[in-house]
Amino acid sequence: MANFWKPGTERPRLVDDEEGGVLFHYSSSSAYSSGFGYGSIEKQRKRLPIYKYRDAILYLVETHSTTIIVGETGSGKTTQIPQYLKEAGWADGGRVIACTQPRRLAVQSVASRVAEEMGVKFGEEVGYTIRFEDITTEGITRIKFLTDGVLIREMMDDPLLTKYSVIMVDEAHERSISTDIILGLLKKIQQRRPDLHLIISSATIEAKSIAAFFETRRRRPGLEGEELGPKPVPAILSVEGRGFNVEINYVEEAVLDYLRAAVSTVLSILDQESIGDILVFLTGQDDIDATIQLLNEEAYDNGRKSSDLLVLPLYSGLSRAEQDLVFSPTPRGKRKVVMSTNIAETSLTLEGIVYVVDCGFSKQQFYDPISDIESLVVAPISKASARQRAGRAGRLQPGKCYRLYTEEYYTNEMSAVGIPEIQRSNLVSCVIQLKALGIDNILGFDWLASPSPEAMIRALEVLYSLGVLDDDAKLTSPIGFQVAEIPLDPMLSKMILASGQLGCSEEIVTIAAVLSIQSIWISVRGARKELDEAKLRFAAAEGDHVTFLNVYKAFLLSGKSSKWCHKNYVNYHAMKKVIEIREQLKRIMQRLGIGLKSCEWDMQVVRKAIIAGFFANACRLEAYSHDGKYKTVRSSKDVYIHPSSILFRVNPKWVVYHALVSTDRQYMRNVISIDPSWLVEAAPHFYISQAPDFKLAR
DNA sequence: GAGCACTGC
Repeated sequence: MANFWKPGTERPRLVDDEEGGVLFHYSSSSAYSSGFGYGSIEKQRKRLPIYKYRDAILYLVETHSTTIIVGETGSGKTTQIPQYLKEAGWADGGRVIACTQPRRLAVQSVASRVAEEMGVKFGEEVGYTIRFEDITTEGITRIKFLTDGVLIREMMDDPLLTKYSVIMVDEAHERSISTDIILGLLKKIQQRRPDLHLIISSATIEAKSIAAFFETRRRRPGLEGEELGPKPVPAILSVEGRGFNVEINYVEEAVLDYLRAAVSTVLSILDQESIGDILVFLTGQDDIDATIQLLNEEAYDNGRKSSDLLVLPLYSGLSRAEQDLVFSPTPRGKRKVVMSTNIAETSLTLEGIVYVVDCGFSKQQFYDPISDIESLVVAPISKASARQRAGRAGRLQPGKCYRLYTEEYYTNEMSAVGIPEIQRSNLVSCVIQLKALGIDNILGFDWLASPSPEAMIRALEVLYSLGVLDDDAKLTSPIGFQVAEIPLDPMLSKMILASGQLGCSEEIVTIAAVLSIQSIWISVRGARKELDEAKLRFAAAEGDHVTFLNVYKAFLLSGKSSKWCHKNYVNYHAMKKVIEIREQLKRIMQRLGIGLKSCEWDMQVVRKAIIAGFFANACRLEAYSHDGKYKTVRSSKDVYIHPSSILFRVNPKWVVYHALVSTDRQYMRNVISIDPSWLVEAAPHFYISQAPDFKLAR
């Protein structure tokens, strides 16, 4: 059993004052009893009257172009601030207050809470916009919640966001690509619109760097000493959260096997503490399955009846019903132990968790622009993540967090924040969005964190080869603008454009919708064989893309039946999403003048349309290969067909893949067989310039 | 013979 000790409690620390900035610290402790909004403001620098929280935020928004608000979960910032702004008249005269969130679910729940608190009808004064759902009323809605991605799309039509008076960007510390793009663009917009006020909500740890980013130090026009407009130096307001205290425990010595350490920690919590559910953070499905098995064995060996424990896995690959199990109340006499991936860190909130066990790792995506490979690797989490995980224990009552790493490691070695997503990703979508927004000099864009030049150059190359950018790296017309308009990966968008000309857009739009979601299959751990058999019922010789068409067709024939899905190992929720995306794409295609036409199962044109977007992903089977080894045409890398593919072990001579997944090998996911002559037909420029010695087997 | 998590007119 790992030994733990308590070095004291972990409290949020105050951010240091930025030079020339204003920093308030608001303690909401007295607000617990008297309802939210009354407390004391501790003035750090300038002498100012004591404000209530409401007045403080309004004062700062009034006097500063940018206000950074630091507050933990439960501080009420997300729901209260928009209401304060509304009361103070920021939504008068047809103006709108916008609040972004990085997740759809958060947008919906925050919006409904605010509408309820204000006692207004949802969708009128208070509304939200997320993909597929616009619950707002033009001219009526004054407070609008939206996802960061939707705000970027809105900027494409209205680059200065003229209808908004205040924009609040929530969860900025999570540093999603969309949030980073938005922050860069908002800084630019501020120069043109001094009347636009920003509120950026962040975890303490990121507040300083975000404030520094927005600090322009630009001298305002006007006479000496004359105050014109709000101060360009950001203010930082710190609000204490209402979460309960979480006692942090560290292991005394580094653990070698965090799965075993997790199991023994869980067992000792069960022994020492009589009530409260336990949440264990692990890296992935494999870890979770192994740990659950280990825990059940050890618990049995310790004389604990298996009926005492309710051990549940939690990860995104589970079906909705399986995920819902963790939300059901723990039966009397049982102890609930949830083994989860990062999904429980931000996306799902479990009430009733009193103990958190944190292994200190998570799976993270990294992108290597040189090899153009995205890979998922187990990597140490950041301090910010560790605090977020610990916070999951203190939602209902004081809790405890057991960290399976030493305090020395946490203090001295763990990095403060994670690497922003933009520095770990393929930038193709990001670059085309910026181009569509009129940002031509991508390398010179004012980033909160710059992506690597290699990644940007790679993205520009890909877009150029797709015919989306011209020699001057400007969007081509009409292709470039059309691709930017379609909310998909540019390769998928290009495929859709080609399908219009090839007369198979009905089929291709279905394929595009399926490829843009995770998976249409249910992953049942013990039923691999059954899933494979189910897949075979829809198998198409051409490959996975055509197989998807078969599934979609059969799903429609079943009357979009959930029962049919269940019987065929098809994920019903995924299929409903496919239909939604398909409908959205059809609307956009109509607007772009792409006719909807079916090729009546002529799968040759379908494959040609796919190649129009994915010609760069062509691979050839190695001659005399015994293990199904392929070489990519572009860079002669060794790749294999993924075992989930319908063409696994079929190994056609030439294939085009949708994406590579990198584990011990490079696997091609979603593969179709092709005739190599189609490659040159679809992209002569690419194959001539990229591989002059490329010989076709005609 | 294998899958962190989100997201988008």
